[in-house]
Amino acid sequence: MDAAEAGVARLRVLGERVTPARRAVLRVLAETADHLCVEDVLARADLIVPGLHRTTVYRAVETLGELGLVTHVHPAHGPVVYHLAAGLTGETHLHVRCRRCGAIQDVPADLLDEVADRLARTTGFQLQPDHAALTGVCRTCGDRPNAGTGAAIRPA
Amino acid sequence: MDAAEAGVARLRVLGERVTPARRAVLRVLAETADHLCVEDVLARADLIVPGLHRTTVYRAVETLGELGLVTHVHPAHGPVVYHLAAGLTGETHLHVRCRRCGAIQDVPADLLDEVADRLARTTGFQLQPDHAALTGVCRTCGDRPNAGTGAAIRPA
DNA sequence: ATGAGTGCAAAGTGTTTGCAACTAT
DNA sequence: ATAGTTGCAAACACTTTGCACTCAT
Repeated sequence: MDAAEAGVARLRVLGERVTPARRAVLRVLAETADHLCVEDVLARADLIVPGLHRTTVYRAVETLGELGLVTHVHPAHGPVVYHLAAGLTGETHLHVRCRRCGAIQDVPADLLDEVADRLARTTGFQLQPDHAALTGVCRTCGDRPNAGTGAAIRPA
Repeated sequence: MDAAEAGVARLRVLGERVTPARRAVLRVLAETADHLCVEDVLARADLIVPGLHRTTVYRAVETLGELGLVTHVHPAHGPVVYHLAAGLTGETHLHVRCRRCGAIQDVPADLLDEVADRLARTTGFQLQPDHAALTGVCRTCGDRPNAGTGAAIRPA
């Protein structure tokens, strides 16, 4: 059983409705390791469920999110991106986003563990390290210092 | 000489124009320790320069940003927020944002130093830790677990 | 005087909402 | 049968852009 099927099964267990739209969103997210924004999900899911509406995708990812099947990340710029939750993929990671090229990269899940500890002890703030991307400049863009001319996706 | 004046002086040195709008934006940012969004800056700057236009504030913070006088932070939700750059205030910090109440809190500038080091060594990614807020739940909101009912500014 | 800055209107993203029609249970 | 989902249109929040006018230099 692949991750999409597992998601559908989970919907059933939870007594939630299994609709073509939700199936399609799960399948799309299961078929890629990338982080997709609603627009991306729509483009791919529309191939499975032609005529699928953008609003429906927004609502599907929201519901699936509340049910713990899908996770979203806020990059510093541009639309929120989604992927399957760790419960379905068995994999966790954090995110960094390049200010120059806009690419989102996965980084080890434990990267901020110490920081989270320190924050909790000193300020009582409970860090959720995977919810927002860290930002900076990726190796590729950093290697050509005079970059930013033309190739950028969503510069910041 | 306060920070706003210092900013104006810096504009002169750089051969940039000193306009009422830019002056007002600098003054507003100098007069608070908070992080203000364009709307906030406009509301306060409009008291100094009545009729000031929202677009002008957007352009002022952009220019002042490019000149290194103003810094901006991307919270996970809502509008970008601005404050005077470290060069003018002599103070640096990072930001964390509460998912429940939306409040932005300052945290020590060196919080992510080790993480930045590790990232640079392992992936070549150059972290800019102050550019995006970390997210989680603040002490106040964490202390009342059944929160989220009514008081939230911009929940996430 | 001249070029940078401003105001305004308009458009551009990304996202949410209200409501009638539909469908999974 | 009926409550939850969907499609659509419209609104929303935030930001950018084009253009004519003004003002700091």
